[in-house]
Amino acid sequence: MTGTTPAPSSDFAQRLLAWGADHGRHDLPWQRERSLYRVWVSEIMLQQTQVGTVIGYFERFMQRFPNLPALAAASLDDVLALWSGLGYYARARNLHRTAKICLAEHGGDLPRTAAGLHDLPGIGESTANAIIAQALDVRAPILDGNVKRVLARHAAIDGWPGQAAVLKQLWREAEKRTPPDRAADYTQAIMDLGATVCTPRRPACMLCPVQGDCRGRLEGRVEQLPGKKPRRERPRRSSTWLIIQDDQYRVLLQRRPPSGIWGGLWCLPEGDDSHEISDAAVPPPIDHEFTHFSLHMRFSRAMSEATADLVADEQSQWFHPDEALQAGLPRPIRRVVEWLADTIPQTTKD
DNA sequence: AAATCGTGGTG
DNA sequence: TCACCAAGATT
Repeated sequence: MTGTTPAPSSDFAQRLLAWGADHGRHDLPWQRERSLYRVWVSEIMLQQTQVGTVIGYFERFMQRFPNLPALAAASLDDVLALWSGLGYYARARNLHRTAKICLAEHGGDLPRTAAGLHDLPGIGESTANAIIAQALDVRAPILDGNVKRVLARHAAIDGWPGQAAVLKQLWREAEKRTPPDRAADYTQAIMDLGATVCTPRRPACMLCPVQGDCRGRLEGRVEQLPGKKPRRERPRRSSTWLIIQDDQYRVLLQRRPPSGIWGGLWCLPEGDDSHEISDAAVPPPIDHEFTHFSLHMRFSRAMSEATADLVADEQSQWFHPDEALQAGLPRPIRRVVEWLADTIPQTTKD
């Protein structure tokens, strides 16, 4: 073979498959008892989320919603409760919508084709392909963050994958290299390689089964690939959140609108300092970091009489702190409610 | 095309 | 501490 001839894509796949058999992950919860339903839920949970974070959520979700009809029959509140803390809550809303659609239009089953899956809320091209590859062992290229990194390095593709032209090249590589058989094993192997060897920083190239013809490595710029997203500075915002409790220490929570940040979750009402009329203790402020902004959260006490408009809101509800902890709360609000639960006087707790 | 949408791990 | 980023989709 000459130095300018690229290795056959089948060889790339064969080396990954061999590596994956020895070093890949084979005992993840969604790899056991593989069904379309379980693989779908896992793929949605894993979007922009690391494996270690997902495992516990996945197990609890499957316990509560063991199949698609069970999920479709649930309330959105119940689904969000199990998603609470996992983030990107549109995923949970779309999961629920999709379950209902499948029950109404597909006899309670997920479609068994990539196109059919892609039509459903929350399932993009890569996720649709990942589902049929993993659950049905059907050949379908994927392009998640791990694969983008592996391919951008191995093929030395410059530029940030957020750019359409770069993404197109990566898809072409993904398509070209995906082998005709062993779709599930190959998909798992290339993701595992990206997660454990071809890592964003300090990749372990010496352990890599495709290091020999990795163009990024041969050109000495593995860590420069793929190109980084242009960085913008994160705005800092601050807001005040009202703690309104009744004489039983129940706290008033409001369901947030169905879209936007923390959509559909239960939150403290947002207020301002004008509502502050009680000198009861408040929890310490929380600095919460989102991807695109930082939020400084202050808390103040308000009496229900002074906030009749909030109490009367249809989207408002009183919760005992222990009940609230079972609901769909954003992470920082959960911390506040835990603080409230801990500050209830002993005499009222039995 | 560029913004939006969470949270936790990591160096 | 802080930037980066993870089994991305949607608008």
